[in-house]
Amino acid sequence: MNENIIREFSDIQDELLAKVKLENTIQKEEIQSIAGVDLAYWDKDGKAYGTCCIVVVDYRTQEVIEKVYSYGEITVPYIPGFLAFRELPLIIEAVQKLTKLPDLYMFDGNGYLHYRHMGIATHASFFLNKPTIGVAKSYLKIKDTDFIMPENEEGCYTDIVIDNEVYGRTLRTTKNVKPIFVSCGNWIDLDTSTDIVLNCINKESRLPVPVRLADLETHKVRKQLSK
DNA sequence: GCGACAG
DNA sequence: ATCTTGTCGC
Repeated sequence: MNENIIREFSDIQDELLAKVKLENTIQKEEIQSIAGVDLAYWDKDGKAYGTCCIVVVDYRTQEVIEKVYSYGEITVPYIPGFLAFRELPLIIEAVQKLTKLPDLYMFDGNGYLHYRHMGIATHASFFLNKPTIGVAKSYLKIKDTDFIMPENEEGCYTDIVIDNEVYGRTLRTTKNVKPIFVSCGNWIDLDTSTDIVLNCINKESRLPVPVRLADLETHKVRKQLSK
């Protein structure tokens, strides 16, 4: 049943993978703004709806520059490994509403840390044409490889190595709080990604500010739209 | 049948 | 992701 869709999606991912470049196309000193992207869902009349919120913040001051959102019916089901196919339509719609495009996008989900290195952060980069970083709150286990818990100190991390290849990084952004999982999206390396994520951490959350704010925003928007 | 499983 | 209150702790 889903076999055909999964085969089709996998082919698309494999095709895009050939164009991934885990090298910086922008130096972090040049970054002015960063966008956080997230979605929230709800049901109505038996149909599934979603809203995508993008919050752009000033990389230095962490102050909000712009907020936009899109919403609509969600037709693609959630299948582990194929999150991008479900969320990309609303993401692209929201991006088109931005007055000024950000220098980089941070996603709520993985990038290179994925079965075929094509998590949503990596996949989406080809439609946004900007560097991207994946930030996941829970671990996606690949090839039965567990992550190594980093030391309980802010900034500590352990690399996630599978078959001798670094897929991503388990990062402790806040002491006494469980770590997050950072991975390259595209056009950026893992050290720079880690650096940027840590620079977006404040006492409010273990998540980087752009992603955290986008998450809060989706809840507000859903509250309005779902009634 | 049972467990896994980003969001 | 979503359904959900209070509660323990810095």
